[in-house]
Amino acid sequence: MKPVRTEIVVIGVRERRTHALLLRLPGSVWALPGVDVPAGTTLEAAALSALEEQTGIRGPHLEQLYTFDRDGGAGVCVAHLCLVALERQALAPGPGVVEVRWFPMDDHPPLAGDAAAVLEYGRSRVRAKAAYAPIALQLLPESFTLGELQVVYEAVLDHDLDTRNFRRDVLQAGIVEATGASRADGPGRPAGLYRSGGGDFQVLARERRIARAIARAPGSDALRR
Amino acid sequence: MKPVRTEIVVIGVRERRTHALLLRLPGSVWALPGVDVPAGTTLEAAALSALEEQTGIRGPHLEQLYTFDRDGGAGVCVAHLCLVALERQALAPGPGVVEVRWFPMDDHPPLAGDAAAVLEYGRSRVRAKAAYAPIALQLLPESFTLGELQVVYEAVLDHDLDTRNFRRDVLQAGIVEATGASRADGPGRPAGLYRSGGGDFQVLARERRIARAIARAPGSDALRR
DNA sequence: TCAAAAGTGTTTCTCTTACACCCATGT
DNA sequence: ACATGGGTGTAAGAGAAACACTTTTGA
Repeated sequence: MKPVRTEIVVIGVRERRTHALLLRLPGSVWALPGVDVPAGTTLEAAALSALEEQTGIRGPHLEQLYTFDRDGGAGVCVAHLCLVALERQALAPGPGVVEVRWFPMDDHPPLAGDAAAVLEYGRSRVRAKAAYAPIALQLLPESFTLGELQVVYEAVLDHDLDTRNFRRDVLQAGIVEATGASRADGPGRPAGLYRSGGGDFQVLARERRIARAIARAPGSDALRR
Repeated sequence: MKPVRTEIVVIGVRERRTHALLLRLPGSVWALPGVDVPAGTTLEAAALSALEEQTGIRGPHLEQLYTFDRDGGAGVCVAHLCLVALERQALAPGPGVVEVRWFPMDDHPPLAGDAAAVLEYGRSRVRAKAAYAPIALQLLPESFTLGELQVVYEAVLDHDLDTRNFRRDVLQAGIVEATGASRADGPGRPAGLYRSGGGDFQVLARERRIARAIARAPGSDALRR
């Protein structure tokens, strides 16, 4: 018998950079959202309810990341990954939570325990998944421009992509489809709006160019042991 | 507080097929090696010692696979993956273990609980890793022929590879290096022996052909949620 | 009229694939 | 001598990468 904890790495993109959601408890340094999992509760259920109570984020898709030993085997912590459309999330610090904030992934305050390692693991996973799963769609609201989609990829991969190649690829793959509407905010030609197209991402060999970007990206070794 | 268990999917290759190591306890059906992890013991340490005690396999490299809920959240089970050079492993059923045996991965007896799902998860992971990590080297003894290496890949990927392309790729990548020695067993020209070359596997884009084979392979969706 | 973002095709080159025969040994 | 596995190169096609200008709007 051991204490089983779960923590959640919540990732979003803002201003061309990936951000992580952190929270501060009274008298404590910054930490990841998380909770001890009671017996009789599943890991995912515990993670979802902790996330909602502590940060106000409801019903996202969670993916299990890794299970870490804590305190030399005294307990374990099951880390989860959660991708959200940052701009659309209203944050609501729960009872006992002093503050909830987004921090740029590589410019965050000191974290409690091994949380920094957990965070980095989450970032590596997102990068690796970008090659074969349409993760960027989880990081954007329901409708978005192709420019926004590209920015999300560039932030996640930390690598610039060629606009023409990118547009051709995502359209040919059927990853996105035009809604017909368009949006003008600020100067510049209004951009067409798109939504998830349900196209099979991995069918398109073209996206291997993103796999290459990943291979070149820093920190990609973490998942490749 | 919950019971934390660990189980190990041990995989090897024999006769051109992937095999898994299973064991039988008295009055029980076949199951994966595993143990309840005592407080104060790390997951990996518990898994390693259970593996040695129950099957006689010592000191292999373990990789964490996934953490499963057990009995609706009553406990958790942290699955590990272990790749071994099957032919070189002497099996020694530990105290209380009736039998330890290798079974072809897709022709195994009924298993206790969710072990079949855990096993399948392990197989998917091996396949996925084959694209970017030299896993085949773990599945072979220290020195081996290129023919043996190719057979291992074909078994793992469940897909035939072109001999000339395969040899060119692994040699160019520096994955293996010739020992200079050669080996003649049975009829046929003696094969040169190779050892791990420490070459950076992922540097070589060529190995994408294996990534494709994976994409075509059955069951590859499991890891792509 | 200018600044700012959106949108659009083609060419070159590299990588992938497919493919067939001779070599060295054991029986 | 024959059966068995080891070992070798090339050519054609597909995919990836690099590349610059026109369009439409707000200020």
